[in-house]
Amino acid sequence: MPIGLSTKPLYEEVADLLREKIFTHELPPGSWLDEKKLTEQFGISRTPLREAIKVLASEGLISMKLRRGAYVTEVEVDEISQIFQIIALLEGNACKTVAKNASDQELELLDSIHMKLEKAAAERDIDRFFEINQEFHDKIQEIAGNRWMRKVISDLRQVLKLQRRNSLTKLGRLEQSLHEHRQILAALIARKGDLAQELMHKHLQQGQAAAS
Amino acid sequence: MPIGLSTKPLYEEVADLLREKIFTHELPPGSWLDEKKLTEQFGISRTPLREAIKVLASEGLISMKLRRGAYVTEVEVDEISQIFQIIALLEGNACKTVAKNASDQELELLDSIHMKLEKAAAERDIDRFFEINQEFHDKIQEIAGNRWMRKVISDLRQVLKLQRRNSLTKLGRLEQSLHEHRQILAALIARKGDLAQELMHKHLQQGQAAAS
DNA sequence: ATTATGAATTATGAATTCAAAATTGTTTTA
DNA sequence: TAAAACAATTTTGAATTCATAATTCATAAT
Repeated sequence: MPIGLSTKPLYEEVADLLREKIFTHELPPGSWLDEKKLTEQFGISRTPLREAIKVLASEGLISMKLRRGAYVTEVEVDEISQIFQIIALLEGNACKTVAKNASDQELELLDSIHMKLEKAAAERDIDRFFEINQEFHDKIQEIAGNRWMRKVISDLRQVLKLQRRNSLTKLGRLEQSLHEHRQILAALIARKGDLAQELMHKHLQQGQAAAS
Repeated sequence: MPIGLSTKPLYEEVADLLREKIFTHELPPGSWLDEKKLTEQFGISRTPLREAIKVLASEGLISMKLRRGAYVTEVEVDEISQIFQIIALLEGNACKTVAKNASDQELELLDSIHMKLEKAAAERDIDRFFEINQEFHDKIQEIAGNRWMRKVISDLRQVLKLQRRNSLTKLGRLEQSLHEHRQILAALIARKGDLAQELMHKHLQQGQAAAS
């Protein structure tokens, strides 16, 4: 890649790094961010770091106390379910839109993603299942075509990732999740918008703390 | 006020000032932010200004181009309706929650707010109508009690404010809006959750570009 | 006359410096 | 010994400085 071309501003790179540290719990919820330590780790100055911190704060991943600094947000258990409620509403609605407006090609694409999901499940490849699962949901959003809805959902999903409770690793839930996806896809292909909406809504309400 | 106590960080003050300039169209959509000019206007350095800019960018009010600077986001017409769609979904859902869970006192509070709204309408006080209208919607959110939903809605409402098309000033729409509020309130008091949800949803879908 | 090239200027991105508040550690006193 | 007061240190908030990319303007060439 030609240097200096299409490169991201430093504060965005730093924001990405910070998110990673937060999601891996290298920076666990509640922990304070040591600016000096972080600048040394990243090999940068405090300016882009502080800009990145403000961005994450606005996303809700980080909280700030005046003259005290920034710490990783601690999400209450009931807030998790509140967030799931929002996502369930929005993704449910997206499903309705997809059932109504998607082209046949787009539905086929969803189908192909789902097949990959089946494959990952059959191989008990949890990480890949997670990945494809995400891709399936993303694609629905993309087809639905509401740019702002996508942003809202992706921001909220980020916050969910603060709490690592990957109960999808329980095999039972994985099978269940897969089954629900199958039903959703079937409803979409059958162009049954209301059903697809309801199924997706239930899928996500069910998946509380399952990140699926 | 005791100086140095309970004071906001500078970048937040600046963010507020910027939002104001944006909503009043002193900084119209598409216009570039001149950092030097703004720091001189505000009497501050570039550091807190740039932090504020990043926050607004993360909220969607501002867009940034690498090495080119920041400009006020231009929202497409179809994006406006997409945003309304999201708000309609969420506020509709909030109504359902309120109908189910609100205390009688809370419903009375809503009723009292609505009476103020009727009064403002009778007096043809458009500004006040806007204000109370906002209060009514806010209170429903507050009672529904989903902290993250409130943040999502308030962020999206901000973006809507980028386009000043106060079609509520058309008296017809104001009366219509008031009528819809009446119905919503009645449904809430009657604890008819599904009806309240549907009415609020329609109210907001109708109010496209009416900011009501 | 219009376009292209290159120097000068300006604006952005990032590091550094400075000021002040908060924390820590020590000493003093009850 | 425990608590309070004070100094030293650390850390945050904000201004300034520095480096470099983008823009502007002038000049030259076709």
